[in-house]
Amino acid sequence: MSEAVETRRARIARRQVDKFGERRAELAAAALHTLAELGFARTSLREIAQNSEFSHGVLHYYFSDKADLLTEAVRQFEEICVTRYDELVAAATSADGLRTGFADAMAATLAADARVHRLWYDLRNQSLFDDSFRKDVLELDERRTDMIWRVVDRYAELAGATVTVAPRIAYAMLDGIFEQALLRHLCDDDNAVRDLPAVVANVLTAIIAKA
Amino acid sequence: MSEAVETRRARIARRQVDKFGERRAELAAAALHTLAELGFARTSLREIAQNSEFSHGVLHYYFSDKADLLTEAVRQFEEICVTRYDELVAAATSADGLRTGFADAMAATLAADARVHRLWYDLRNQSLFDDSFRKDVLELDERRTDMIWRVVDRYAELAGATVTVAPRIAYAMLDGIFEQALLRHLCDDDNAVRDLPAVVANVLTAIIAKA
Amino acid sequence: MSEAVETRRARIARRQVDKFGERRAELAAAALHTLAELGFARTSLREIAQNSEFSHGVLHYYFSDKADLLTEAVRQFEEICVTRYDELVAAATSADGLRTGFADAMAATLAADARVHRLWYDLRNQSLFDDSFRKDVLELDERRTDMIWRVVDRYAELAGATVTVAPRIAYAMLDGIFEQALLRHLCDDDNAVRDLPAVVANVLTAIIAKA
Amino acid sequence: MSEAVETRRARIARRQVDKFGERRAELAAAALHTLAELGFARTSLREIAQNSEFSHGVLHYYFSDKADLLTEAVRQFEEICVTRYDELVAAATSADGLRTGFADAMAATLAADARVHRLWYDLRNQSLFDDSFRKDVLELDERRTDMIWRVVDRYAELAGATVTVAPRIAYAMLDGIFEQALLRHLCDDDNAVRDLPAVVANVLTAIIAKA
DNA sequence: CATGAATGAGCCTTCATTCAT
DNA sequence: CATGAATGAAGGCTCATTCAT
Repeated sequence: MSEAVETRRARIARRQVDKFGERRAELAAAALHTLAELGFARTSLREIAQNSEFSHGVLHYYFSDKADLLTEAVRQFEEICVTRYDELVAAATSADGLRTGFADAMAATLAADARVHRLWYDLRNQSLFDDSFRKDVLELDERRTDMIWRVVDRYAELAGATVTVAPRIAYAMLDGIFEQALLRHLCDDDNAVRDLPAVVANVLTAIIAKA
Repeated sequence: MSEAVETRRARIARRQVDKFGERRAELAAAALHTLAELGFARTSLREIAQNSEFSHGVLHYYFSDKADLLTEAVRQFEEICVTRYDELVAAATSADGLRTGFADAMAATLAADARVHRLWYDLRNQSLFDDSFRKDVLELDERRTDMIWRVVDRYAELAGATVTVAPRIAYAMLDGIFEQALLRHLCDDDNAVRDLPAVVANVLTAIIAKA
Repeated sequence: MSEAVETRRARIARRQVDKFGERRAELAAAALHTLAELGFARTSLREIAQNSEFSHGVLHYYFSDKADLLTEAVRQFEEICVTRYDELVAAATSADGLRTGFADAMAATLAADARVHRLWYDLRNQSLFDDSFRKDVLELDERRTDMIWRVVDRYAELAGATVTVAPRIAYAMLDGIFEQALLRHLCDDDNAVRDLPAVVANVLTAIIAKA
Repeated sequence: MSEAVETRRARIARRQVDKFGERRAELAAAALHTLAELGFARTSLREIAQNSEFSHGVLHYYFSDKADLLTEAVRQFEEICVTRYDELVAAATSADGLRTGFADAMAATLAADARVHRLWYDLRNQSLFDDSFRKDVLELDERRTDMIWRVVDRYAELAGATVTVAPRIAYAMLDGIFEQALLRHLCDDDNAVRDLPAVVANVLTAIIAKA
């Protein structure tokens, strides 16, 4: 087999993979809305297909099963989320500014993306009962932890202080805060979004100490 | 119709109601185990019935639907949980003692009751998607908030300090911590139970300030 | 619990079991025709249900799965078959008479029950590929072996001779003969039924030897 | 149009046909393994394609349907099988030698080719339910009959005896024996292979008679 | 009251087949 | 010729729910 052929085959194979991945992403994106609306358990693949321009057969063609689709959908959403605050961190010039910016951003995504956020919690909840989800959930949780830590760590630095809790603790606390706010927001409690900034600021203040 | 008869009827009716309630409690208790094992979505009424000494027909008689049963089951469990730390609070004589006792108790129930705790989170997760669970979840969350506050508030008092966060924040933070620990514990991470006391103590310390 | 109650419960339980078994038998009998017409692989439970007076749900209620239904159906048919020749054996007064009677009876069932016989071979064929069928197939094959041996053994006795092959060999040979005849009969070869008696008689003669 | 062109076209056409046939053979050979492993009903064209170096689209190009492929695959295998014992017959110098050689060869192929043998029985079983297989099955069975007859006939000749059963009967009997042995062998019964030689010898002895 | 037989909608998944590239 | 993306019918199975006993 000549080198030229080898190369050509490899190029085709790569392109295939890309196309496959693109289609997966496309389908996952299409599935995201339906999943976020009904939750994993109540959403059928047929329903997802009907809300998209594809047949339900194609979902099975691109995903090994329903769980695979859910994971991919959430992963895709989180892919964007976990860098959500990075610009804030990069642009921050004062502790107060970062704290406020971060707190406001959290409230903003709570208001804007509530339905998709609950899908993440749905996935994590599945993992409490089903082994097969755990690997992905743990991985995503780690990335979320890092995301939060980048904020908290920089915040302390700007404040000339140190964080008094470990990254995982900081994440767990803020995640707990967000989850509660999400619940209240979905229960049509308008205070949820309004109060969140102050609460988050409160937490940030509580977990640093002047050096 | 004589008064005596009226009274007797009422007595019977009351007894009936009591019996009805007792039966519900009995069935909910029997369901708890199966629900905790499989989660709400994966548990069928048949499965619950098979793991109990009842027929599945009777479940439909005493509960309007699956959701009704789940709520009753978790409510029953929480009835115990929401007072879990009260004795600790009553017996505490020092801040350090309460902090350690509370942290250890949390780790203990994490290890002992993991499967039922995840059922609570499952219920709360359901409520993110399903209206019908929300009222109960909100109520339970409030009682859990109170429970946590009794600990935190007393801890600060013993330490001659004040809590720097509101009750709901304290609860949300500690619940976030516990949820993470539960996930890791269910993932067979032995560190989850071992590390929890220190983490909880860390959080408690972080949210009080000397007066 | 009083003895009376115990007894009553046991009686009810037994009656339940009987009713359950009866329904299974009823459903298996109803399924037999459809299965015999299309074969295991091509027959869907829905189709079976449609050809009966039941819903397809009830099939799942009484049978753990499709294989269970097939096995039960065949087993029920064979239950009758394996005694098919016993009256002949009991009534036989001469070797020639038994031989002729047996050979004719085989041809008769070939003509009358061809479609159901092929279902037995279908089941046995499944067992070549699927473990889960093997236990039942082996058991049924053993009973068929015994059935044949009762004939062959008695035939030799009446002829004042001994059988020169073991029971299993006698069965395997005659089964091979029958299977071939069945194939030809189903291929609309009229000779199949007509020739079978002579062939069977031929085989019987070949496997005994004067003492 | 010149003769030369005509000829050239014909040559190309012939070559095409050959290539077509070759390709079919190649694909059938690749399919054989998967079919033998899973059986006709459980094997999908996708599975066959995945276990080969071909796409599943090409299977549809070269075969009209699954049945066509199965028949081609088994026919290919049988091409070898139907002459399996011919060398034995040609080389045989004594009745005992041929009998032993044949019996041993049968046991050997039972042990070595069990999975492909069951595919043959699977095909024959299909033909009990499906017309479309019958022509091929009948033809193959005839060739198998001839193959067995060449052995049996020669064996009788060497023994100075005559066969007491017709060719078809001899084949049906030995095939029944082999089918039973195959079942037991696939059930992990080690005796199946070990006992077969004696059984086959037994049968051969039983169906000849000194002239 | 309690049972469990029966229903049938709905789910996930498989697969032969078609067809644009 | 060959590929593999896409389709959609069909299948086995689950399950909440109904209802006669």
